[in-house]
Amino acid sequence: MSDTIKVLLAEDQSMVREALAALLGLEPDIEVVAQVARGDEVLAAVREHDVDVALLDIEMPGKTGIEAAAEVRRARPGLKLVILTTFGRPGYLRSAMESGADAFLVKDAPAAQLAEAVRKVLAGERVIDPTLAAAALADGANPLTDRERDVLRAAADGSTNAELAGKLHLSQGTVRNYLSTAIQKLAVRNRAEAVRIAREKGWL
Amino acid sequence: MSDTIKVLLAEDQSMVREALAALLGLEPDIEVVAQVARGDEVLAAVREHDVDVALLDIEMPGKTGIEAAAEVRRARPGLKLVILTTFGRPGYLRSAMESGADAFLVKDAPAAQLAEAVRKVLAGERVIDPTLAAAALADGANPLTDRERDVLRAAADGSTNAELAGKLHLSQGTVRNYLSTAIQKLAVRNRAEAVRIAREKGWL
DNA sequence: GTGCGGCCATGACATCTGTCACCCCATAGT
DNA sequence: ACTATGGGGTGACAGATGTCATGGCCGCAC
Repeated sequence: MSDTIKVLLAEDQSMVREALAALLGLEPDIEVVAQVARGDEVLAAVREHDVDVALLDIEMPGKTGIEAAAEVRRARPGLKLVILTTFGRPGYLRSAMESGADAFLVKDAPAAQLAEAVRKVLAGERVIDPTLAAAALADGANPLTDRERDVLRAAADGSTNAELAGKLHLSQGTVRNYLSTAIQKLAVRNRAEAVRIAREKGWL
Repeated sequence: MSDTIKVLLAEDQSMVREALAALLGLEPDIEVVAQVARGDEVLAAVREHDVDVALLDIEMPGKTGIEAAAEVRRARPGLKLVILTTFGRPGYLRSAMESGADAFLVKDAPAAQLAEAVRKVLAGERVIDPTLAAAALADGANPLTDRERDVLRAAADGSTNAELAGKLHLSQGTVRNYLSTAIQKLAVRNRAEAVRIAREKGWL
């Protein structure tokens, strides 16, 4: 620990990542000491650079920011974790918190909240959008079982039952049963809507 | 026209927008004179502020960056237009060019290209990713008719034929015919795949 | 003015999808 | 021992979906 806050930035879109670095660079007490573009590079980077706070995007190649957060939390329990994402999906917030994140920010929040969140988590606070927190609580937990999620995820690209059965090593009937139960749990009328709703909630 | 290049920034996610502004602010010859968060606010902003270059995101509420570009091109033909987008979809590039854009950048390009592109368009150059240009040419033009696109777009959320027929004031048979021709043109096997492919190409 | 293409529609058909009832098996909880 | 719960499966059925042939209407190009 020194006088400036050392930040790691993980975000796959270079332009956004470097722009965020420029933004944080304007803050006198914050220093971006490392940048990575992939989720699976986060752990190595926090080991190499002496980092106080890791800022993680969720959608990244290699590993999601949430998975990376869980990894870092195990390896460096003291390090603060801020999830920064495009999509304010209730399910994302839930799993981010379960993986040990200290803050959850959406990218359409004012830019000032970013530096503010970095300082707050370092002071031991948690930073969560209250509206999103309410939505996450109202939605309840993910009602889908592991297999239902697998099938739904695989069905997302428009595969037929036969293809799904092949990919997942199941019979066509089983695939249809899983999709049917998922459709009922999500209270929709077909697989396409089920995929859409599950995505929106962050359950996929 | 003065000694610094005056830039308008249109991007709906505040954090990204302000971060990009910070990034451009580091360049001594560039000045961000206006920021908007919606596509339908672009025209008013270029009228109010004396802008040299407009930087437009595509996905925005109100109006897409491409639609906004066409508007601005008509109202202020001399103003340079840079499209900045998350998705390097060939169809996007094509329609951006048709709407009169001078540059097309994807957000996962290096940040240095942003300021560079701003200077280049002002010097009369066009800036286009060569790989993406090749993909756009290889894909050819959008093969879908207006109605096929309408139906496909409406079908994207998982609506049934009956619902589509109601929304579009068509008979169910007609809806099915349009979907069928779209499916054939895109060389896929069902509506879900058709929606996915059309989205990827930027044809929706 | 004779095509051609886009738009709208119908009816018939085969296949795909979603539902339901029912089955087996394993594991975890009471 | 009993009972959920989840995973995996079957067969039957109704309804949704995709295809095809065919027709009419309109506007535009040659």
